[in-house]
This record gives sequence, C-alpha cells and structure tokens, in this order.
Amino acid sequence: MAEQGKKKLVEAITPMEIDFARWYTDVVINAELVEYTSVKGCLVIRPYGYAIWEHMQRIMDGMFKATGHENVCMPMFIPESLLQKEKDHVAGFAPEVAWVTHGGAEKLEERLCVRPTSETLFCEHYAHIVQSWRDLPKLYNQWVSVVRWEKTTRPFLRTREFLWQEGHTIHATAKEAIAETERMLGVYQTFFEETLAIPVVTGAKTESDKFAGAVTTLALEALMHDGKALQVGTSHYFGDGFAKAFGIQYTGKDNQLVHAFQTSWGTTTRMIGAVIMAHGDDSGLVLPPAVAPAQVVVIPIAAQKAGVMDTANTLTARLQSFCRAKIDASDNSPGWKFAQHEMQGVPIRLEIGPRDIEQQQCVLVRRDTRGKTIVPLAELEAVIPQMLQDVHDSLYAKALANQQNHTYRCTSLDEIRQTLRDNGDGFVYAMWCGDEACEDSVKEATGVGSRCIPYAQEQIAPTCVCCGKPAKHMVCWAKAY
RNA sequence: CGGGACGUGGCGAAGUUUGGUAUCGCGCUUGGUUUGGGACCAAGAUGCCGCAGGUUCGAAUCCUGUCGUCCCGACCA
Repeated sequence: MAEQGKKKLVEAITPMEIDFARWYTDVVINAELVEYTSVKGCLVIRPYGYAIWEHMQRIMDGMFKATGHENVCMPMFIPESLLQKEKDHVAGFAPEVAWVTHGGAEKLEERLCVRPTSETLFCEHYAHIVQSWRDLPKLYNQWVSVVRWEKTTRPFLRTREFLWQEGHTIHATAKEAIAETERMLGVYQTFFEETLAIPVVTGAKTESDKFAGAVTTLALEALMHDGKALQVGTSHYFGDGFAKAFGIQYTGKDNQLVHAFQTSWGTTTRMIGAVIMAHGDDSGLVLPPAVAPAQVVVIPIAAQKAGVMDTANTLTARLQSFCRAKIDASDNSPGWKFAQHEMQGVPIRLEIGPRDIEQQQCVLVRRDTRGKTIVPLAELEAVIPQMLQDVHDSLYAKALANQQNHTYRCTSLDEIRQTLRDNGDGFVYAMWCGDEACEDSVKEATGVGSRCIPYAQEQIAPTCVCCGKPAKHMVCWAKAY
C-alpha cells in the first residue's frame, strides 16, 4: 500500500509493451527533450534535447570537414519560379511546402516558398560560380532548418519544421559524383555505429521510393524497439538532371561545354528519435555516451553532512578534466535524483556519501544495465572512460542483436505474414523481380513496404516473393515510421 | 486528409449527462526536520475551464465554428 502511494508520485512512463507510441511521447516529454507549442508540428527543443543535437552536430560536422566539405548558408526563401525548374523535384515537394505571400501589408508579386530542401538554391548558386573544370568539385554542406507541411506530426520523427544538415556537391564527372554519394553514406554509417551505437541496413531505394529528382537514392534504415524501420539518413545521386534544368555547365580541359553532376545527402533531428527508440527502456532514455550532454552525474548522499559536498564538488571538477560530468546539488532526495537522471539517460551515475568518503571510494551505476560497482576514488581516471566505452559497446551489441533477431528471410507472402504474426514486426528479407506492381502487392498483402535494396545481398530464392518471376534483388521490407 | 479520443492553475484529473460561488492530488514558494531508489511537517501563492461566436437572467457545462494534442489509417526525413 505504501508502495502504491509512492508510485503515484512517479512521473509515469507508459511501458513499451503496453503502448509503444505513448511510451515514446512520455519519454520525450519527461526527459525534457521537447515542449509543444501552439503551432502543430513545431516544437521547442529544450536545452537537454538541443545539447544532444549539438553533440551529434559537432561530431558529424568534424567528419564532413575531414572529408573536405565546407559549410555554407543558403536563404530560407525560394521563389516559386526557381522551385519549378526541375519538374520531378517540384512535383515531389509542392504538396508540402509553406508559402510566403505577403511582405508586411504588401502582396508579393511572386510568392516565396519556405525551403523544404535546398537543391534549387544550390543549383542557382552553382550556375553562377561554376564555369571551368577548375571550379570543380564544390563540396558544400549546411546546417539549417527546413519546413514541410506534414499532415501528421510526432516529436523528432516528423515535425513541420526540423533541423538538419544537407550536403550538396557538384562534380565534373558522374563517376566522381557517384563515389561521393557512396562515400557520404559510409560517413553516415560510421556515425551511426560509432557515435550513436545504432546498427543500420544500407542500400538503394527502389524507383518508387527515390528522392524527387534523383537518379538513385541511397538510404540508411534502422530498426526500432517496436520492430518498425526508421529511415535515418539518405544520400542522393542526381546525375546531370538538375544541372540541365538549371543550366550548370563548365568548360572541360578539352574546351567542350558540358553539364556537371551533383549529389545531396542529409540527416535530421530524427536521429534523436532513433536514439530514443533504439536504446530507451521503460525507465526512459538511454543515451550513447558520445552524445550524452552529461556522461556522468555525481549524486551526493546526505549532502549536508560534513565534507560530503566538498568532496563531491572536488570530484566533479576532477571528472570534468576527462569526461562530461555534472553534479546534482539540488535538494531533491537521492531516490528522486536516481529516477530523474535515469529518465534522462545519463550513462553513469556516481554516488558519493559519508560511508564512501570514509573508505575513499564511490558507487558507479551504469544506466544501461543498472550494474553497480564500488570503485576506489583514485581509480576513476582509468575506470570511467573504460566504462563509457563498455556502455557504448553493449548498447551497440544489444541493438545489433535486436536487429538480427528481428530480421526474417522469407520466400512467400504467406510466410511473411506468418513470420510477422509469430515473431513480431521487423526487417523482412525477400526477393523481388523489380516490378513496381509486385512492390505494391507485397505491401498490400503483408503490410510491409520496401525500405531498400541492401548492399549486403543474399540469394534467398531464385524468384520474386510475389509473382514468381526471376528475382533481380533481395529487398529489405518493413513497416516504417 | 479520413475514423476515434481529448483540451479545466505548471502537470494529472473530478465536475459537463440534469446550466446556479472552481474542486482534488502532485508540483511551486517560505520555514523546519530529512537524505544509499521518486522523504516528512507547517504555512502560503497560482484559473478569462484551448480560442471565437451563439442560446440564456446566468455557461466549464448546451449549440456552431476554429485551433491544438493523442491513437489508428493513407503520404512523407
């Protein structure tokens, strides 16, 4: 009874098993990542959520710089006539753009679209600055927000305004541009594995699922706890289609005037959603150490007892010389703090109280396993970095095991239905003839859609899972966000 | 954009059927006692009942519209 009274005080998180969607929203709110505003799909990213984004940004931006990219910043507005220049592109995006029609009280002669993506702006710019083969390549990236007037919205996963990075590169040859598309997919994959501890399936999108205006779209798909796929990054090869539409030509070494070849690639704040749904549990967020705003939280026990706060403060300063550490000196009870920092996914909790000080030790508790270790204070410099690495490694291993346990290989539509019913949602690997009608039929019949044609191809069967004609590819199918 | 649910101090709810003084719990503030898994006592503060119209002597409650949130579908990073 007393326990029941206590539980009522706890900010309830709906258990995943009961309702995964509610679990997700409970976590984003209770971990203080976002706050709703009065505009649908436009959320406040709160300091804790934004700090996670800043770490993602910092690390990824370093990877872009290391591969020779420069940051730029394009305007937010695109004149309608500019957006119209590439017909597939405009057809893809027109349904979800927001328009500016007035400046103050004056109606604009030409309405301006709020960028849903910036290909057209980059193209206009490239048309001006690219004249010679000596001007190529240009390897640009920008960190901005874009607006897409989505009908249904969910924090981080689908918002009307979202933060992202969009890389836009232009090259002399198709070969170079294709290599860039693949290289950046690889950069993303490394980032997901080594920074976010999330395994991904990489491959090409099918024709029907390509980016509007692209020749090919490469994508990274991650599997969430509920067995649904989340597209967490894309890398597009445009050929010279945009260059032709926008008149981007250069004079080659042979004095011939030719069109240039382009790419674009992007990742968004959706990655925060991926972290939540790939690592989180019923106590809240579980953050990979690389992007955790605090990697260690110090919790003084019996803080007003002589020496405790002094020791805790000194210890925190010491930790800060080799990791991101903070102290929770609020007057909440220790139990409250434990729950709060678990909710926020802090990788390691360090408890220090009178008993520990007497013994010159402290208690370390890992967020992911809740494993407790008593460690001599003198050994923290060695123990904590190792523990952070262990947390990362076991998060990755656990996510990978989850992905593998929920990856099914099927040879018929019935088998797909049966497997999903018996084992829950996940990735379904099955063969495909390449016909769009079959792609649609699979979705219709089983509920899973094509996510990508994985690079890691397997010969599961000689024939299409749907029509029985000779198969061209193995496709990764899944229910998706 | 279709189907369903819901908007009441910061949060979660009761009150709406049957119109009549705005309720409860948590949180917050101040003081004190506490502190190894969401502490306790005392005293306080906080409401245009989502918003706009309408009906009525009187609306949180009835009617119309609108905005937002959640869930399920179709579309999308």
